[in-house]
Amino acid sequence: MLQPENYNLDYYHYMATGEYNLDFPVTKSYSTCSFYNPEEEEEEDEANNIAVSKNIIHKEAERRRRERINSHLNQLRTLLPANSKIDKASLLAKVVQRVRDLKEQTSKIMQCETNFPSENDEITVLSNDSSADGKLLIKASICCEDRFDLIPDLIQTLKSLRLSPMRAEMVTLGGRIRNVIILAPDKDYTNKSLLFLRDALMSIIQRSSSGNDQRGKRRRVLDQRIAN
Amino acid sequence: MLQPENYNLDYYHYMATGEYNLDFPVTKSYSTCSFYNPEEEEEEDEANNIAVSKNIIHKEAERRRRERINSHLNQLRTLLPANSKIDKASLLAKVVQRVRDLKEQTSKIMQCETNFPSENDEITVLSNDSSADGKLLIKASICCEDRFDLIPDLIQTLKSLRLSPMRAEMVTLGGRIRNVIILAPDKDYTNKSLLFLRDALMSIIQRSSSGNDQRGKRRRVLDQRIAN
DNA sequence: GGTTACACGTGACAC
DNA sequence: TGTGTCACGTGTAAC
Repeated sequence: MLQPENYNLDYYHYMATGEYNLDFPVTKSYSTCSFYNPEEEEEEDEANNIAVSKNIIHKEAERRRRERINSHLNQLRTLLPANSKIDKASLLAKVVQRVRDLKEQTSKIMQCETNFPSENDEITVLSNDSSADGKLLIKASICCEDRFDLIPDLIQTLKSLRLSPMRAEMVTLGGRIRNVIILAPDKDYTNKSLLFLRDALMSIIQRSSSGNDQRGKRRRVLDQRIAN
Repeated sequence: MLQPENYNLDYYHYMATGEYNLDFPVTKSYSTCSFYNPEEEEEEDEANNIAVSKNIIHKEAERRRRERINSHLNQLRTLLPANSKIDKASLLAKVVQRVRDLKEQTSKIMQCETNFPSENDEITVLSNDSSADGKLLIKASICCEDRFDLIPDLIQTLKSLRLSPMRAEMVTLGGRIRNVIILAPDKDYTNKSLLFLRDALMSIIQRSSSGNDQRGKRRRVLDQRIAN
């Protein structure tokens, strides 16, 4: 019979070793304070055994759960910059911050996706209103299948139209390319130049689409732009 | 005096309300099983009060700790794709995987850093040996301060040298630019063409370095390349 | 019923 | 000393 005096000793031993050979948990210990009743001992022991074995199962399940959680926590510890000995809450706070930072970084990259070449061939040609500052600029964008001689083709086309590229952005992805070019026209610029440019770019696209055998020879490269 | 019979009731009430108005924890409950001793009651109550207040402090500290941890856990839940109702272990497993993925993605981006423009002006000019397949190509690389008319300048320079760009990669970062251009020379190519090209590129760099007033006008853009 | 996950109070340990 | 963190066993609810 468990005596109140040795409770602590037994409890400590129980806590230290994990052995469950006495009538814990507390609910059972309380029943030891009631009067001794011989004819109830057997069924009581039976109930004890059931309860004890249940508690063992429960206890070990909970231990496994703790181990699972702590295992992941330790994995997170190794993923963070070397301060491996911080408490759980601070660790999780750092993880939250890290995931937020990485997500922001990723979204920053992804927001440039509008400049990635799309699946559809596209041409945009637009010019600013030169009446304001008198400096006319044309922004031309072409998105099409890539081919190894597309850039020289494009340059030759622009030269024949007397359009000087002031700035160019090239993004190639998955065998397709998007070029955005800022052009400065010569003095003999007319309103029809935009239409000529548009037609010329369309013919470039057609040359890319028809020459399927030359497609995809260029190394697939992803050019991403991140605004500072 | 706490009776064994109402232990569960009281305990449940205690668990449900968090009120700590009876002599819990278990160690104290055990002492209620010992013989009643009037002259010890006062100091025992004193000890009880101290122990109870200590336990209250301890209990609430632990509660705050749990709340802190669970708060961060819930923050992590909101950061993951909408499955907000998963258990802690699975949540942490997903977080581990997510951090790993994002780290890998970041390192993938960072490994392209060798193509970022460096702090120092650089020129490399090299050609393949055309004796193998008879097709001569020149790879020219220039890294310098960026300026808004550098691309037209470069194109004009290459045109005057009768070098046709077959392919170009442009990376601009922090006001500096690196251009890598694959060039196809005309028939009248001589061994001196490489030296001419090198000198021409150097003069371009000097024009960029001297014209400090025009520096940095171009929007700072980071073009990153990720090989598939 | 069995299993699973969770919150809780508690003893132990560290600083 | 206390103040904070941890692992543990347990009661409870959901499925």
